[in-house]
Amino acid sequence: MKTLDPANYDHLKLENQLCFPVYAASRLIIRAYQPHLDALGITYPQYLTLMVLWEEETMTVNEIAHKLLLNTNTITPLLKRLEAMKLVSRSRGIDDERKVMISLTDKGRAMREDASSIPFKLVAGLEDKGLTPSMLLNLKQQLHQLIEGMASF
Amino acid sequence: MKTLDPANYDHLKLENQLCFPVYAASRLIIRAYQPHLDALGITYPQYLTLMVLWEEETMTVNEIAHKLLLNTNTITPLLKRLEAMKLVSRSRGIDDERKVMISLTDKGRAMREDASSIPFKLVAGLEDKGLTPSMLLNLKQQLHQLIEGMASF
DNA sequence: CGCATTTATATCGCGCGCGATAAATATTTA
DNA sequence: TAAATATTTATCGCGCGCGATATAAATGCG
Repeated sequence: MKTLDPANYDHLKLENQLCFPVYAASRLIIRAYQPHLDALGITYPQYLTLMVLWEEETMTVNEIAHKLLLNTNTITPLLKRLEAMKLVSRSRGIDDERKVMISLTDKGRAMREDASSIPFKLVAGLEDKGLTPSMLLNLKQQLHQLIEGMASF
Repeated sequence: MKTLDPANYDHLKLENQLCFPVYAASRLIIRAYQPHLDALGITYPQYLTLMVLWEEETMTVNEIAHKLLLNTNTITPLLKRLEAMKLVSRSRGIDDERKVMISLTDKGRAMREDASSIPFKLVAGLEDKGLTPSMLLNLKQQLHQLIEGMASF
């Protein structure tokens, strides 16, 4: 029995944490997306934002932020950059002047076609590394459970 | 069978992605750590860096970056901030002048004591949300597999 | 030895991510 | 209706995270 430490700090070791693997995996996945997104000229958070809009073409800033579990002050400048790239348009709500409606432009809508092959490429890359689709599905479901539990914090 | 879309873009839906849950979970976990780390006056990446040094008191910038799967240009300024807080010290390597040795100070070493209760509090909070320790362990192991596969990209 | 190459760290610029705060509009309530 | 409150978005500052680049020290090689 090793007693190098007066107290037992094993629970503070990086390898025993859940937080670090999630954090590291997130960055590694974003890195894997990078070359594909570079080809489209967008960043990973911008890609996620477009995915939201590809499902529903017009949404408020708040609704997008809620879907992505982000604060509005994070996506406000992001949406302005997407607007500068002519991928979305911004307009004040008619019924409620406080709301800002974000809509896909034709260009933003067209980008879905270019992006549609990306997930397949990523999954194929992971399969080459020995990660089966069923394993990824399992992981996804467990993460959804974790998010469900944590989003209510 | 719904055919609202000419092509099938289901694989581009947020809920069908693995990338988004990992990304969201990472941020939610960091948010959960926030109040505990605020009490110590450090950020989440700084906390991870200290965890590495709590396991091995002196390491080079490169070794720390490698452990955290980060680039050195990310942690160089981070380490300078830790130095400004008197939590670590920086000194050039004797054998190799290019290397910068990062060492824990007494203050940095002492902070482990204050931090040691954090993981327990977090796990307890998750248990209250219905997430069992065995589920978290399972998730951690799966993430390690994913990281193993992706780190070689 | 002299010079090219590699390695280790640092610098710079940009886009998040978020706490704190502000400003404008809408809603509630006295 | 007038004032207080709430909602929605925007602004600001700071710390990452990383690609591109720079600088200095070490290594390799003719």
